[in-house]
Amino acid sequence: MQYTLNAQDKCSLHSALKKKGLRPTKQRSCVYQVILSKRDHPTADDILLRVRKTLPTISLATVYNCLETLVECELVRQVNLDRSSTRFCPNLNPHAHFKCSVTGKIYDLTLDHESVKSLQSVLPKGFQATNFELSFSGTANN
Amino acid sequence: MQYTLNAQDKCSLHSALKKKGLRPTKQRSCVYQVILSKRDHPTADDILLRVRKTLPTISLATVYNCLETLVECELVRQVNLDRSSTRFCPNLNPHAHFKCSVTGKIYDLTLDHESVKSLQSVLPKGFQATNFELSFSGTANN
DNA sequence: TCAATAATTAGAATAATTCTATTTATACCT
DNA sequence: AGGTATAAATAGAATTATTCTAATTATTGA
Repeated sequence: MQYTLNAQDKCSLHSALKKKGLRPTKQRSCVYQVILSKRDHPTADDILLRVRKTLPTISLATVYNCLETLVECELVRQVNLDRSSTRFCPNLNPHAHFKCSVTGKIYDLTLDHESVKSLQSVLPKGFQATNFELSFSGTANN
Repeated sequence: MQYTLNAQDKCSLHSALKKKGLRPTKQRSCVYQVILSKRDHPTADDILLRVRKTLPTISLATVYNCLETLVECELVRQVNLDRSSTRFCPNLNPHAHFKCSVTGKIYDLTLDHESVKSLQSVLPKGFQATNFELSFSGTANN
């Protein structure tokens, strides 16, 4: 498998970078492509291994830098479940996470408009949320 | 301020420990007392400093051990917001957390029965949650 | 009181992430 | 295209949070 962005993804990456005055680089493209192509919530280390198939000399620091940039550009979201390594996710729609304690697998749970509204309703007067994270752990028998 | 448990808290600590076949120690008491007396979601390091006012020679490893025990006994809950140090919280009722991005202050947001139910409703068939974490970040103008 | 075992301790080890200083790449100007 | 300013990538050191290890101390139950 080669990690090359398709035209559309390339375009959204470049325009998001430009909006922030940042430069497109092959490292950023490749990290983005890796995250898009296997939506399994990889850690920075996972991503390093996958990116190295295309860019064998990329360093872990660069992977961290690229990830930070992609998060800043709102192309990728950071997911912190328990204390383990930060994971990354290209799903930009409102969603929760579910971690199966048996398999370790992480699922995205789509949140419809209703659910998002009822989440917001737990905020008391005067609390303005710019972000939320909802995660579950338990067993998923699929 | 002296960190001494009142009779009731001491009793619940001792019975919770006994249930798990664990021994009561002054370190465990003191760590528990510290968490109960200032409900501000301290980190292990914060707790170390406070406990040392009463037990000046306690080590950080012991604080971690005690915290692990208290969490196991379900007397204290562990809170992971973003990537920073784990925080500890004696509020055992279902609640969410809100971190003010201006002041850094963390608030407990009580979840009524309705809210908990609507949270659970995002789980698809076959997903059984044993735990959830809901956290917000933004601004709280109190 | 004594032996068995659990808990505490100091310090080393580990894991994840960030920082630093140097090298390389990109973009802008001509 | 060519040269320069600046951003990004790199290797490796440093940092932070946490866990592990081996030795000492405390608690429990006979």
